[in-house]
This record gives sequence, C-alpha cells and structure tokens, in this order.
Amino acid sequence: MEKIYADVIVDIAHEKVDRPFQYRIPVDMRAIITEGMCVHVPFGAGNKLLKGYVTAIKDTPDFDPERIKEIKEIITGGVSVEEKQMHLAAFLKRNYGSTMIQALKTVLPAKQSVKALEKKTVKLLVSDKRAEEFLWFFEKKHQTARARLLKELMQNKELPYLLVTGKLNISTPTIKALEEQGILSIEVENMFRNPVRINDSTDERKQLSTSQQAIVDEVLTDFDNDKKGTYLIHGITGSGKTEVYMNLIEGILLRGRQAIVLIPEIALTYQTLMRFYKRFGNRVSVMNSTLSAGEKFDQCERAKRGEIDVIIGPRSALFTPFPNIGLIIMDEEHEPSYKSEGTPKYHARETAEEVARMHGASLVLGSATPSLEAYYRAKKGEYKLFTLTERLTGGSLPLVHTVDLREELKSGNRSIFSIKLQELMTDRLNKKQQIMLFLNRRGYAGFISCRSCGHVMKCPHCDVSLSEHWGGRLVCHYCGYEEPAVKLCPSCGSKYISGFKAGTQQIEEKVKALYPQARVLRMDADTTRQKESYEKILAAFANREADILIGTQMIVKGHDFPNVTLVGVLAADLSLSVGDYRAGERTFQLLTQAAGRAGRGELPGEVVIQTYQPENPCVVHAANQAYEDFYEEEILYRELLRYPPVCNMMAVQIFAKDEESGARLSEELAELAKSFKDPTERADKGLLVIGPAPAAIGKVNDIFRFVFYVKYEKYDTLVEVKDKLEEKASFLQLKNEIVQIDFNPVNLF
DNA sequence: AGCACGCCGACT
DNA sequence: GTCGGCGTGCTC
Repeated sequence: MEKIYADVIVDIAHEKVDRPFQYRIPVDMRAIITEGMCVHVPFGAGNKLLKGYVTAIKDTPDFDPERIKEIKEIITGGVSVEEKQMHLAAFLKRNYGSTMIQALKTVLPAKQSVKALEKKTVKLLVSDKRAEEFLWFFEKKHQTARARLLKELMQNKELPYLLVTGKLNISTPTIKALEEQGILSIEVENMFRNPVRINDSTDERKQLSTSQQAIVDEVLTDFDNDKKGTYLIHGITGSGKTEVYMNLIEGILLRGRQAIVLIPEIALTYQTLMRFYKRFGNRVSVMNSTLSAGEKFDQCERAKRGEIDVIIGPRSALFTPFPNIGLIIMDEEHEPSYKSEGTPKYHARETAEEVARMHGASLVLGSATPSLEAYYRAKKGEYKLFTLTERLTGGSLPLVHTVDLREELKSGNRSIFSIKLQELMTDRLNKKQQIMLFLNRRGYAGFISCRSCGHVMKCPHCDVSLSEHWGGRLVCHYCGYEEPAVKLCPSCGSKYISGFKAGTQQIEEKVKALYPQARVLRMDADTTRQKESYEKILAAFANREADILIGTQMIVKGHDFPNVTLVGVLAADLSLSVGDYRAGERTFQLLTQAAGRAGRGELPGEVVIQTYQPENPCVVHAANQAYEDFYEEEILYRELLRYPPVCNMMAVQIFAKDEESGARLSEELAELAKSFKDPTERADKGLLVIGPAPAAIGKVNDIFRFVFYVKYEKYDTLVEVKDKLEEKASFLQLKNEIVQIDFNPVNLF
C-alpha cells in the first residue's frame, strides 16, 4: 500500500472536530510516517497550525482530493508522556483489535469535556457610571447583543461563561469585542477539585507482620536493583494486603516515582479510600465512575503537572498520564471487571504489564482467590508469588457446612432453606447476630439440572452445559450441537428436571414468611438502581438496622461486617453450570469470598453452602478454603481442553442483519482461520478452530449473532490470524455485517 | 475553538 | 445602496 493519505484527529477540545480529518502525506514523509504519530497540520480557514495524531494511513482519499491539505511536519521528541500514551494506544490496537481512533480515545482521557477543566467567568471591569455610558452608546447604535450582555453584567458583576453563551444567546465574537474595548474580562479559573478532600492526618500506621514486611522489602529491593517485575500476593481476606500496598507506595514515592492503584469497579469502599487519604493526604486522587468527565480530566491534568502522585481507580486509571510511574497495584486481580467490555476489549492485567514495562515500574497483583491466569504465570516463574495466610483482623476462619440439596429433597424438605441453615438462622436471630444470604445468580441463563440427582444436561462434545432455548431444544453454545429437551432425567428417571429459577425477591418473601420478626434488607440490581443506594444499603446493614441481608454477587465484596456470623449460600452450583469454561473458577471465587464474609469480628463465623453437587471439586475446595488444591485440579482441566491460561483463545463474533448471510460469513471466516498455519507449530498442538455456531443470545434487536473460537498457544499468532480476518472483512466491504474480536474473553458468547 | 459567510437594521 | 454587528455552520 502506498502511504499517500493520513487520517488525523486534531488536538482541539471540541466535540465537533473530535473525528478524523484527512491530509496528504508529503512524499519525503511517506517512508517514516506511522499510525499514532504526532503531526502539525494546517486547519480551518486560517490554516492555523494545529497538533494532531495520525489514526490511519491510506492509499485512497475518502474526501474530495481537491480540498485535502498537506501535513506540515512530524513532531518528534514530543512530550514523553504523550509518546507513551501513543505507544499504549498502538499496543491496545494491536493486541485487542480496534481502530486507532478507538484506542486513542481509550488512552487519552475524556477529551471532549475539556471545558469542564476550566470554569470561565465573565467579569465587568468598568465602573457603573462608565457601564451606563457604554449601555446608552450601544443602545443608540442598536448593538442589541452587547447591550443585552452589559445590562446583565450591571446586575451581576460576574457571570458564568456558559450562562452568557447559553441562556443569553450571545456569541463569542460579541464577548471578544467587549473584551477588546476593555469593558469586561474573561476570567479562567482552574477548578481543580479533589473529589474527596480530607486533611485528617491521623495516620494510624500499623506495624507490619514479618511476612508483610518481607514482601515490601523484596519488591523495593528488586526495584532498586533494577529488577522490576510482576508480583502476585495471594492473601486470604483480612490478611492485610492494603497495608502492604500502602507501604510499597510510600517506598516508591520516596524514590520520586508515581503509583497507580487499580481496584474493581465497585470495590472502592469508603473505608479503603479513607486509609489512603490518611496516609498520603492530597498527593492521592480518586477516579471513579461517579466522577464527571470533567473531573476525570482535572485529575489527569493534575497528574501531568505532578500535583498528585498516587491515583486510585478502576481499569481506566491505568491511563493516568504520570511522567514516571514506579508502581502499579492491582487489587482483587481476579475480578472480571478488569476486562473492558467496550472496544478495544483490553484486559487491565496485560495492559498494566505493558505500562510497567514502558515506565520501568513494578506491578503488584493481589487477590484472595487469584485468577488462574495469574497463578499459572506465578507457577511458571513469570511472576513472583507471595502468600499471606494469617488473618490479621482477628477472628478465625469460619466453619463451613456443605449441605446436599438432593438429600433435603429426599427427606421431604422442598423449601429453599435446608434444615441446617434454618437451624442456624434461628440461632443467630435469637443471639441478635447478623446473617447474609447469598444467591448465586450467574447461572440464571437457563441450564437444566435434575433436582433429584443433580445431573446436568451437557454437550457430549464440549463439556459445557446445554442451554434451554425456546421451542424445547437444548443447545450447546460452543459447537452448535443440539438435542430435544428431556422430560425425565436421563440419569435417574426423575421428573424433577428443569431449569432452576429463583430470584432474590422470592427468597425475601420466603424469609419473611419463615421469620416474620426479622428485619430484612435486599440488595440486587432492582434495589440498587439509584446511584447511592448501594452504599446506603450496606451502611444500614453495617449499622445493624437489619438482621438479614439478601443479595447476589455484589454483597460478597468489600465491606467488613463484624457482626455477621452466618453466611448462607443458597444454591452454590448455580454458576457451575453456565456454559463457560470459567464457571468452575467463578464458583470457587464466589464461594470463597462469600465464606470469607463470616466471622470477620470477634465472634466466630459459620457458613452453610447448599448445593446439588457437594462432590464437585469447586465446592469441596471452596468449603475447605483450599486454593492450591482447586488450582491443581482446574489447571488440569484447562490443559486437557486447551483453555486459557494454558492456551490463548480468540472469540470472533459476527453480527448480521440477515441470518443466512451471517452464517455464511462466519463459515467463511472460520475456514480462513482454519487455513492459517504457524510454521513452527507442533503437530499435536496446532491451531484449533471451534464453531462457528449461533451465539448464546442468538438474536438481539433483530441482529443475528454468530461466534467461533480460535485457540492457540502463542498470542502473537492469534494476532496474526486476527489481522488476516480483519483484512478479509475489509476486503469484503461488509455493509450488513459486523465482525468483532475478543481475546481471552471474560464472557463467552 | 476560531473563522467566513450571509442576513438584517441603520445611516452617509 | 453600503456598512457593520450578529448568528450559523464548517473545518480535511
């Protein structure tokens, strides 16, 4: 391809120009120009020279060639912060598949809302008497807009800029004219607010335990010896990971570098935040989803200028433009919210590794239940592994009972609460201690299980459960296998075979029927629709305004409730049988975390895990709090079936208006993927293409969805396959179909 | 964001 | 008629 035209997004903070403009590349630049480069281009009627970023390079124009201007020059040796951001954008584009624009927009924070960065106000400069004269003068000359503005200013000496241009409908040239006459001034006030401002420096520094101190020492010693690496802290809930993080950050700040703390989307609790503020004061800043785009931008500007050196936030905080990052911390590393759902579909762990590499920083991952990915790498020696086994917050590990729901059914108990759970609930209510009931709702997607023997309907080829579709068919979402729905359990002949359906509402009703005197709080997507209700419910429960808290996954994270001494997991295996190879891992993590909620205070805790599959390894290991055993067993399964982390996996989704053309396209692309050969591949470990098949949700808004998966050991090879597929897709000039690619997806389709 | 263009009322 | 302010729309 000849590099003749370049798409450039111009560095103006305005939505209207927040799109690419095409420029001609001068002949002498064609050899060196690449995507992501910073250039100067003439823009607008005045051909004002502006800074811009190259987002694409083409050999044909998309615009009237007569009107295309030339790039003036390539800006080299730009600010290093920006160079790093460009490099990151290129990394995202390459490794996760997206356009350069999408990658740039991910990396460059909240560009369109620059106006929020500065609060402009219009101020009257002259005396009332002079203003009166001007007003008379303007009215005489019928300069209505000026008169209107001046009148308003005489009433209020200061007006917000937006009010002037908005409500008074006065355009910029008018204001500019008055400014030149010296009647008013435009004041630009920097509104750098810290979203949470505290100056309570009651720094209650805790003495680190020997094992905690060892981690801090080793990471910092490595740092000083220029052996920056990735570390995984496997620390059970309450083992004091946050304290380790804070000491590490302190060490890094002393070395004149900055730190990023990543937390899962909802896990930033007020308690954690306060600890960081108390330790680091106004050097730390928060980024969270409740912040407006403008506030986010403020934080980035402060970071660039070196006013802050610690940032806490979700995965996007990774793109904070610090000049010299020394440490990235990723708490609750296993959380699925670290994978972006938008485009590019990047994973914060891998992206953090790249950021750390660029800056020469250390990366510290922490979790009570590490992801298989992280633990696998730690085992292979790519990460250094630390284990924290002591519970420092007091309290011992809870006593776990596993209840077999099949037995309950046999003995005639058809309620959702087992005898054991009811017993313990009565006991706790009498003792005025608190209870959490956790409903694992991930599996709601309609898998079929036998309530008598626990048998789950599975695909004979894929080792995942079949999903019930409308029209009485059972379908495998991996390979497309299907069979008719069954009336009787093929394993034991029972007629109690069906999809398990129970929501938190039903449970609330049942609890109220059983314990009319108990005060119950419910937390799910319905009750937390308003912004702050999530915090409110948790706070109310922490204040002991209720005896029982019922909820889905959201209640098992974060908050400490010292008075909770009983945790009930109502149907532990619901999430086991969703059609996803990660189901076991998710179940284990959820159960372990749920169990970890009990007995956080002085009082010992108990946990009841209700399940149809008490013999399932994930349930057994979670009940025993045996991560290592779980890992060994699960990784074997992944190795056998070549799932991540042993293999890399690329999901190719096809969206189509027309079912037939979508099916045809997915066949075609899958064939292309199959034909790909890695010259170095081993005969027994070649590229594996699974599918295509209709996606789990086969049709949304009348758009049909298809999917196929490509598995291979080497990530880079998959990237090559991706490029091939994208090339093909762009060659076909698809009008009614969209192809989307997701590497190591968190959710299967 | 900044600049040009076209519309509309005032005044030599 | 023309001058100049004012809103509107476009910028490769």
